[in-house]
Amino acid sequence: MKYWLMKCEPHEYSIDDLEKDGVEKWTGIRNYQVRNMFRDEFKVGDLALFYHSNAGKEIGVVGIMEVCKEAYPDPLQFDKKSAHPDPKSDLANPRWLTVDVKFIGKFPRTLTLSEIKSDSKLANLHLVQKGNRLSVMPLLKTEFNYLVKKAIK
DNA sequence: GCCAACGTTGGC
DNA sequence: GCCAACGTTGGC
Repeated sequence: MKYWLMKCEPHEYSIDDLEKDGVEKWTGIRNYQVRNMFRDEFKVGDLALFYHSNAGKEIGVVGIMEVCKEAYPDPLQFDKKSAHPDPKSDLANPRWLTVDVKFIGKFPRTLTLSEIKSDSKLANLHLVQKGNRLSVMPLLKTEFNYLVKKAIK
């Protein structure tokens, strides 16, 4: 079982939206590294932290979700009216994948990026390493547990 | 809105 | 395969 951190801009889709929806697909990934993680590493039962990016003062980790369906083609790549169409993707051989995630819980507060940055125990997180722009990244089990503990404290 | 740091594209 | 130009991410 693996652990992940997944970023989304809350004005596009937030933890509250996921709480309402229960289950939703994580669409719009147009980065090959993330696509490959979806394809090769994401398994049903994996846990992921929901991270709000580009959110002013509320940038940070906001809740927990669970992977509940493994990788399948992202329908938005074939939808010209969507925010993420890819005219070069082929129906017979889709370029981009999505996974389904299920709402597990929302933290009572946002564990902010600045808190994470100022915690020396978290200096190894991909999240705070220079130049990392991946919107989905793996976490160690210890990192996942530490972040959750810190968020609910 | 700015811009640093990446990733992608495409001509050669 | 190189690399310039362009696009994207995401914190500030």
